Amino acid sequence: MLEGNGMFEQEQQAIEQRIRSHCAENGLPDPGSLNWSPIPFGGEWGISTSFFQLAAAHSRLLKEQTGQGVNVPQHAQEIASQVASALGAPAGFARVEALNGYLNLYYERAEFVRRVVDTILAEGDHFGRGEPKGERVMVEYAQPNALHSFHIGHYRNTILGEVLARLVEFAGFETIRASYPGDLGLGVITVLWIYQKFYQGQEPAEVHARGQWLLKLYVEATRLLEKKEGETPEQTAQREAYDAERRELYRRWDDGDPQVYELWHRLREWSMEELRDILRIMGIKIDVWFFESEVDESAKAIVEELIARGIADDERPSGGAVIVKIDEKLGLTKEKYRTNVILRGDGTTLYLTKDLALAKVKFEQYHVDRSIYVVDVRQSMHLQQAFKILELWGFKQAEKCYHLGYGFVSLPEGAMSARRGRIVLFKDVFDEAERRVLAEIAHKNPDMPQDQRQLVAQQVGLGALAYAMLSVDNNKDIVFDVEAALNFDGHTGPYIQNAYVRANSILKKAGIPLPEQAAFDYTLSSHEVQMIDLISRFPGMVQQAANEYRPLLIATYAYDLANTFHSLYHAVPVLQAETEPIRLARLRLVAAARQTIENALRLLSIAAPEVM
RNA sequence: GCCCCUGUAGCUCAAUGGACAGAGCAGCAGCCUUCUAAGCUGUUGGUUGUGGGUUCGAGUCCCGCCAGGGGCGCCA
Repeated sequence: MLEGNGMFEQEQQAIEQRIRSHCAENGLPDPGSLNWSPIPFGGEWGISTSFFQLAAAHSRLLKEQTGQGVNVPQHAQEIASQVASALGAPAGFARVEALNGYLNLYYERAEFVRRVVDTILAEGDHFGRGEPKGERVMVEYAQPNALHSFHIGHYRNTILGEVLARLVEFAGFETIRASYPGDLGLGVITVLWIYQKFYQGQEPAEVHARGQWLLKLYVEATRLLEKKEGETPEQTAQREAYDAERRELYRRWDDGDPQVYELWHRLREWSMEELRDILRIMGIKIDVWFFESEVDESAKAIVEELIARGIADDERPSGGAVIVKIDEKLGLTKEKYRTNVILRGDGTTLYLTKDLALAKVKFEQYHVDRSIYVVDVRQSMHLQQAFKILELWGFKQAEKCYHLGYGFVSLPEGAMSARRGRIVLFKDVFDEAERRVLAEIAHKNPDMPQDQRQLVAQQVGLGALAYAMLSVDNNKDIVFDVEAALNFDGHTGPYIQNAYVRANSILKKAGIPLPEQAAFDYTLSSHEVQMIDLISRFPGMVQQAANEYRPLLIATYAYDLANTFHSLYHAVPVLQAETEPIRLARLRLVAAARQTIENALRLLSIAAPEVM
C-alpha cells in the first residue's frame, strides 16, 4: 500500500537514522521529526527536508553557551552540506544535494517509476485507498426542506456532502450517509393550506413537475398571506381570514388529525420522489433517512431531563419558554454561545430541540464515533449551541460532532428568493447542461453513436456542474453564474474527463493487451517525470483531504493530474514511440495515469466517460 | 454591542510557516494530414485590504484598523 512517502519508506527511514547520528556525532541538537516534502523543481523529483529549524535551535544553544549565535540560513546550508557528504550515495537514491539550507534526495528514476506504475496497476480501483481505521463516521447532508424544490444551493450541499463521504470512506473510515429532510413547520403547513383550499385533487404527472409545483404553490400562498402596503380593508380581512385558516390547519396537524396527516404525507412524498430522482441522477445512495417529525417526541423528553437537571430554565409559568443560558452554564463571562430557546411556550419543539435528539440517535443507535454535519455556515451558531448543550447535558460524544459549514450560493442578481421567483433549480441547470453537451458532441464528435450521446451528455454535464461547486473552498460563498458553471474549457470538470478519455483512446488504439511489465530505464522526458510524481502522491492527498474535510484538495489535484496528462499527451508520443520497449513502458504509464484520474474523479463524484 | 467568515492578477479562484505567490477566464501570438483541438505552446498581468508584532523565514500565526458578507430567545 502506497501512503504518503511510503513507497520509499525503508530508504527514507535509513536516511533519517543517519541524519540523527550525524547530528549526535557533531554536537548538533536532535532534529526532531524531519518534515519531508516533495522536491518542488519541475523536471526532477525526490524528497526534501530543510535544516532551518535545526540551525535556529543550534544557534540558540550556542548563544546560551558562548553568548554568540550564528547566521541561521547560512548555518542551515552548512548542516545540509555536511549531511549530504556524510550520506554519500544512499541506497534507492540517485543523487544527494544541499541547496539553500535544504537537503534534496533525488530518486533512482527507473526504480521509482517501476514501483509507482506497478503499484497503481496492481491496485486498480483501490489505488489510494487508506488502511481501515476502525472508526465509524456519519456524514449528514442532502437535507432540503420538504415541499420546496431542489435548487442549486441544495445541490452544493449535496455534492459537498457526498464527496466528503466518499473521501472519508476511501481514506479508510466506515461511513454512513444520512439525510435529514425538514418536513415540519409553518412553511410546510402553508403549502398544505393552499393546496387544500384551491388545488385539491390536482397533481402534475411528471415527478419533477410535481415537486416544482409545490414550490410554486408556496410562492403563491406566501403572496396571499403576506401583508402588503396600502391594502384595502377588504384585502386585510381576506388575508387575515386566510392566515386564520392556516393556523387552524397547523393546530389540526399538531393534534394528529388523520385527514391532515394523509395530505401531509402525500405531498411530502411528492417532494421525496423528486429528491430521490435527483439523488439517482447524482449517483447518491443515502443509507439513513431521518425526518424531523420522527425525533419530535424524544426531543421533548430531553427537554424535561434538561429542566430536571437544572440545565434548562422553564420560564413558561411566567409566560415565557424553556431556555438554556449556555454561556452562564458554561461559566463564560463574555457572550459567545448566548441563550437559546429549546421549547416554545406552547410546548412544541424547535429545530434546536430536534438536533439534540438526533445527535443522541446517531451515537446511541448507529454507534458512530464521529458525526459530521454538512450544513450552511449561517447555521453555525445554531449547531455550536446544540453541541454545547449536549456537552452541558454530559453527552461526551459532543466533542465528536463537527460542523462542516459552507458558504451560501447566490445569483448574480442577488440572494436566491423563492418568493420573488428568483431561484435556480438544479433540474433546470442539469437539463441545460445536457443540451449544451449534446450540441458540443454534435459539433466535435459527430461520429459518436446516437445511443451513447445521452449518457455522455449526462456525465459531462454533471461533471461540469460538480466541479464548479467543488473547485471553490467550502467556506467561501459562490455566486452561481450558469455560463461559468457550464463552461467546458480550462479549469473545469470536462477538462479532467477529457484527459481520461484521451488516455483511454491511446490504450484502445494500441490494439494489444496492456503489457504485464515494462522497464523505465530509458531517458524520461520531464513530462513523464511530472506525471509519475503526481500519481505517486494520490494516496497522501486522499489522507490529507479526508483529515481536513476538504474536497477542494482532491478537486485541485485532479485538475493537476489532467493538466499534466494533457501536456504529456501533446509532447510525448506513445504509440509512435522511438522503440518497442519505450512504447510498452509508456503504455503502462498512460494506464497508470488513467487509473489515477479515474479514482480521483470517482472521489469527486464525477463520471469517467469512455468517450466524449 | 457581541460572535463567525472573507479580502491574493481586470474577473473567478489556488497556495502542510519554507525555495522565484500559481491556475483558469478575459487579452495577445502561434499549433489540427501525427494517440480526440472539450487540447497544447508562448506572452501580458501582483506593494497578497492596511499598520504593527512573533519568527532564520509570514499570503499563512498574534494584535489593531478598513471594507464586504453572515449570525445573535419561542424560523428552519
